[in-house]
Amino acid sequence: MAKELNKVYDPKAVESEIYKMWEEGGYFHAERDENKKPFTIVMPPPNVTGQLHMGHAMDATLQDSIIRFKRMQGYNALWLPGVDHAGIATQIKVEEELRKEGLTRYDLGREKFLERVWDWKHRYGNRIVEQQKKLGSSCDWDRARFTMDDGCSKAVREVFVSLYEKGLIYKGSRIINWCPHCVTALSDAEVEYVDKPGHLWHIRYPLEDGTGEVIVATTRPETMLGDSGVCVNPADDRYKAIVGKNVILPLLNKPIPVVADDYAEMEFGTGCVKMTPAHDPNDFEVGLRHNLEVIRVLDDNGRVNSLGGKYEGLDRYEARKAIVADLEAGGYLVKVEDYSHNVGTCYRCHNDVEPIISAQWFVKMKPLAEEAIRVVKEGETRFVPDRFTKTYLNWMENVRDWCISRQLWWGHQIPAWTCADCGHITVSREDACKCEKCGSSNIERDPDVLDTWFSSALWPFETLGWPEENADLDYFYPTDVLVTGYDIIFFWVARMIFSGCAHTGKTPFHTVLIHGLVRDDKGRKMSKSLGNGIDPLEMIDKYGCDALRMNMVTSNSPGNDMRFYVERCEAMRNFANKLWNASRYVMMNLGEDFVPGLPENLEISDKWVLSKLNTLISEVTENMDKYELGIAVQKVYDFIWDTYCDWYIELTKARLYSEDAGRKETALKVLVYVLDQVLRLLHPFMPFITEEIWQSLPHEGSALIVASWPVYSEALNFRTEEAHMESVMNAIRAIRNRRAEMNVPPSKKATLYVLTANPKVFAEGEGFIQRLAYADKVELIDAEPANLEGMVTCATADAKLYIPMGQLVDIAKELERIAKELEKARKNLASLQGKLSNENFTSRAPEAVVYAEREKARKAADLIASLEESEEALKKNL
RNA sequence: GGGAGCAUAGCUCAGCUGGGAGAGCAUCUGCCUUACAAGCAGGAGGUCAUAGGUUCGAGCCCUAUUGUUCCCACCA
Repeated sequence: MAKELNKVYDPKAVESEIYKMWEEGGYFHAERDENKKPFTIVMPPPNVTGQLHMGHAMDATLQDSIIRFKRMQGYNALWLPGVDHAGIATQIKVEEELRKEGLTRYDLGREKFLERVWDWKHRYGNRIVEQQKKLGSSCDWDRARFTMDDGCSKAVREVFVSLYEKGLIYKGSRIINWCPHCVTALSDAEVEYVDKPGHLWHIRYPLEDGTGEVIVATTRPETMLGDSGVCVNPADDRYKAIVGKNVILPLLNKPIPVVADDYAEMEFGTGCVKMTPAHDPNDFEVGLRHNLEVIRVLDDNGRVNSLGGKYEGLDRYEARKAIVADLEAGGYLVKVEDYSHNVGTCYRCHNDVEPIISAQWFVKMKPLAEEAIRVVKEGETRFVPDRFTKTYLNWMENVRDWCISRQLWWGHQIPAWTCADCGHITVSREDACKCEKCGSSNIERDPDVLDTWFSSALWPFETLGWPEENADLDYFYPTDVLVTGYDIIFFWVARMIFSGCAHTGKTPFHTVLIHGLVRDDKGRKMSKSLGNGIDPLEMIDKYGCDALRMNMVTSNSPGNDMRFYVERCEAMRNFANKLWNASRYVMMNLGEDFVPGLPENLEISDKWVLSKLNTLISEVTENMDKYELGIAVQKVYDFIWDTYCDWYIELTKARLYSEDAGRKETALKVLVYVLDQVLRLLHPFMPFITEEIWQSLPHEGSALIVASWPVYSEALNFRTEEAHMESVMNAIRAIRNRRAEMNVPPSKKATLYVLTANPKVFAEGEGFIQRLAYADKVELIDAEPANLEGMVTCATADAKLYIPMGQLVDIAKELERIAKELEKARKNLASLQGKLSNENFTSRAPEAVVYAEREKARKAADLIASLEESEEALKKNL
C-alpha cells in the first residue's frame, strides 16, 4: 500500500494524473437526486477569446474551494461552467485575422463573416477551457454551455420578445454612447470616465441684430457645427433682454435662437451655454423643451458629415483644430483656458466615446429594478461583504434605460423585422416572413445584435434549460452562490438579479461573494499594455497548482484587492512540500498489516492532538460557512505545520522507534487518523496534493474529492489532557530557550531535574522532555537541589527545571537574568491583579473571562514564587 | 458633488461575535536532531494613522481630522 515517495513533492508528476482520475471517475458531474440537497454555482463564463489570467485564477480558486467543501459535506454540488461569445472582443479578434489577409468583414459580408467567427470559435474556443482545467476546477464539464448555443439563443429570443410584449423593450432615438472606433453603441456601464486635461474655449456669438454678442464656453468646439441655440438662465438679469433674439453661429453664419432654461447656471463661466442637442444629453433635453433643431454633424466613424460645411470629412479631432484656428482667425475666439474634465472612453478600446443621437433598442429599467431592489433589501440575495449591497442598491435605484443594440455582426441578432410598406416593426419568437400588421413580405430584419451582457444576464437559468420547463431547472435553480469580482457588479450581477426576478420569478442566487482584483507587486492593475501580468499557467508550472491556489486564498479577505507576490507561491510550495514529507514519514512507518482506525489506549499526546483537531474542525467549518476562506485555510495551515509536524510528529517519534509494538501501533493509528482528517480539511484548497497523499494512505472510499467532510466530535474533547500536554510543552520551550541563549548545540546533552507540583503530568511527559529538550536523562525531584553551582534554572508556571551546565554557567549572569524575568512577571501580575480587584470588571465581564484572568494571575504568582526561590538559592551559591 | 475601502512588524497582508496583537517574506543566532535545509530550534522588530468619545476593558464600536485608493454623478 505504501508507495515509494519522492523526497520532494513534484506537482507536475501528479496534477494531470489526478485530474484525469477525477474526470474519468465522474466526480465533477452532478445528476438530479431528490435524496440530496443541491448546491449550485454558475461560473462566470470567460470570454471565448480569453487567455487565462490571475482574475480567472482567483475566481476559480474561490468557487472550486466552495464547491469541493459542499461536495464533501454531502451536497449534490454542481459547478456549471461555460463560455461567453464576447461580442466586440471576438469580432475584433477575427477582423484582425482578416486584416492580415487584406480583408475586412464587409468584403466577406455578414454570412461569410459569421461562418468565419464560428470557425474561429471551433478552433480556439476550447483553449480557455483547457486552461481552466489546469487550475483544478471541478466543474461539470458535461454541462458546459456557450452563450450562443441553441439553448441560450432560444432563451435570449424568448426574453427579448416577452419584454417587448410587456412594453419593456422599445426602439427609440436617444443620445447614446457611441464608440467611433468599435463603430457601435455602448451601454452606460460600458463607458469608463477618465479625467483628461483639456481646454475651455470661450467663443463669441454675435447677436443677429448687431446689438452685441454673447460669449459661450465649450470643451468641444467641433460640436458647434451642430449648435441650434444658446441657453441662458431665465433668472439671469444680464441676458433677460436677449432671450428670444437670434445669435449668429460663427463659421456657419446661421442664426440660432437664445432660449431661457434653468439648465444654464448663472455662476458658471459667462452663464451662456451653446446647445448641441444631437451630441449632448443635456442639450438634447433642453432642445426638447424649446423645440431646438437636432443637427447631427458626426458620422459613425467620428468624422464630420455633410452638415458640417467645409469641415466635412475631417476626423473629430482634426475638425477641432481647424475650427479653433478659423475661430481665432475670424476674431471669434475670446480666450482659451486649461481645463481638466471627465471624458467617457470605451471600455474595450479606450477611445473617447461620442454622445450621439441614434435610433437604438432599450430595456426600460425602472419597472424591472423594483423587484431587483426588493430581493436585495429583504435579504433574499445577500452580498458578502455587506458593503456592496449599498453599491448595488445605489446603482439599481438610479438605473437608466439600458441600450442593448450593438452595431456588430457577432452576437444574437435582434428578432425584429421592419416593414418597408407600412413601417411596422414585427418582433417574433419565430423568424418572421411577413409583416404582422399589413401582411407585406417586404420586411427586413434589424441588422443589430444584442449587447453580450444581455445573454450573460440570463446565465443562471438559461444554462439549466430555461425557457423549457424541466426537472433540472426545478432542482438546481435558484443557484446558491455567485462568485465574482466587484468590477462587474453592474455589468453582470445586477442584470442577472433583475433578469432572474423578471423571468423566473426568483432571485438567481442567495449569496453574492465578491472578491477584489489581483494586482501586481506594486499594486498596479495587471494589464497587457503595462506588460506586468503574471501568467497563472507559468506559476502552476513552476510551483504547482496547489501553491497558486493557496496564494489566492491566504491573506486575503472578501472584496479587497490583493497584490500578487511570487514569493508567496514559493512559500506555499514549501508548505506543500512540508505536508508531503510529513506524509512520507507516516507512510514509511506503516507496516503491511496496518489497520486504520482510532485506537483504544490513547496516550496524552494523542489526546492532545485529537482535541486540537476537534477544535480545528469546528472552527474551519464555521469559517467556511461564513465564506471566510482565508481564515479557514490559515487555521489548517497552522495546524498542519505547527501542531502536526512540529509537535505531534516529534512527540510520536519515541514510540515509533521503540520496541513496544502496541504503543507504536497506537501512535501510528493516530498519526494516520489525524493526517486523513487534515487532508480532508485542506482538500478544497489544495486538491491535488491532498488527493495524491490520500490515495497512498490506507483509506475507505474511492477518492478524497468525494470523501466526507470532518465533523466535530464531543467524544474527542480532551480538555484536561490538552492542558497537561501544554504544560509539558511549556517546559520544553523554556529549556530550548535557555539553551539557545547560551548557544548550547543540541548534540550537547545534559541531565535534567524537574521540580513540580504535578509530578504525574511530568512523569508522563518525561520522554518528550528528554527527546525534545535534548536531555540525556530526566529526573523528577521533590526539593530544590542543595548545590546550584553550575546549574541553569528555567521556571514555568508549574515546574522548575535544572540543567547542570558546569563551566557554561555564570552565577552572576544567571541572577541578572532571573531578576529580569522576575520584573516582567511582577509587572504582569500587578496588571492582572489590578483588573481583578476592579469590582466593575469582576461583576460585569463574562464569567469565563474573569475565570481566565484568575488563572493567569495564579500562574503568574506561581512563577514569581518559583523565580524568587531560585534567586534566593543562587545567592547562597555566590 | 455623493458613496465606499484602506492606514497594524522593514515589506505584503490576516485579525471571524470588543477580553491585551499574528502569518509569509526579509533579518539575526545556533543546528545537516534518521519526514522535510523548500528544513529545525531560538531571537529581535508594532504608542494597531491622529484626536476625542462609549465601555470594567477598544486594533475592533461612535465622532472628527489627516493621508491614500476606488466607485458613482449630465455642470458647458
